[in-house]
Amino acid sequence: MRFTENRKNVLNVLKNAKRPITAEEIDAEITKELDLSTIYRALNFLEENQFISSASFGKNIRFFFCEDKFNHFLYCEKCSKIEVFNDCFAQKLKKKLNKQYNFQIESHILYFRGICNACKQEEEL
Amino acid sequence: MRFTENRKNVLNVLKNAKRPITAEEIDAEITKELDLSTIYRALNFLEENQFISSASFGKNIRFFFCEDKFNHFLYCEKCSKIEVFNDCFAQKLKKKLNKQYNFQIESHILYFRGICNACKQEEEL
DNA sequence: TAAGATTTTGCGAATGATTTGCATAAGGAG
DNA sequence: CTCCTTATGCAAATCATTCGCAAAATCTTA
Repeated sequence: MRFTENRKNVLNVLKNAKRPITAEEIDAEITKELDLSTIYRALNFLEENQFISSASFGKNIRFFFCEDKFNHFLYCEKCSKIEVFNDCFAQKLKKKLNKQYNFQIESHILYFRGICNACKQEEEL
Repeated sequence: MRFTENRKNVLNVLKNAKRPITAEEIDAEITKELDLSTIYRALNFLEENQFISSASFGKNIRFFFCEDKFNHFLYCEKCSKIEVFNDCFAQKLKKKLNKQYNFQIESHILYFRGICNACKQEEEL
């Protein structure tokens, strides 16, 4: 298991991202031309080793992200963009669930689905 | 927009499911032989009209579910099974987010990732 | 209840994101 | 430097999901 330049680059892109992004967006961010398969392999590597996570909601758009940065999403159903917010109370619940279900919790995602401000305004025209 | 027999069947399977399930599991549940494309069309129909939702985490396994029943998951990374729990405090946060981000929230999912009890015991052998 | 219009279905083929096989290149150990 | 292991690029394969089209089902309204 080697932490190669490519893998570091992919991770850095995710660390610097302002919101969860797709594999292609990651590819576009990286200056050095990388094959998409290499990017996917890096992403799988990073996810297996718990550096990053991925998820998709409704539409089949898979978003990758660093969980320590973003685990609270506002996902717009219209434009498929993701906003991020910070408040969270899930930590409290975590301990309880650990005991109650005997489930070893690694991390969490709190995800709200709806229509974002921009799309709402567009609708009103 | 017709609420056909097929669509009702798909919805019923999801209403009766004990946890979020995949398109193929739905197919297997339905007695009448339905083409998978029909099932997917039904699922899309139901999702567009807000009867159901879908999401996937990490691995590309898309789970469908009735949001009013299941929106709190414990997802096992090893066996990819989903358990469901009930406690939630996200409702409180909802109003706050609605105002703060001017984001019209339709629903939410709170998702915990980790290792389930069964898999943990297996690991210990 | 028949005729026409509209929507849904099954089937097979297409799509698109992700994965894989394989030969080559790069990195680490001694 | 040499050997061994792991990572990469490329092209081809895979898999879930979608699409096009003709046939079937449903709804309208006369």
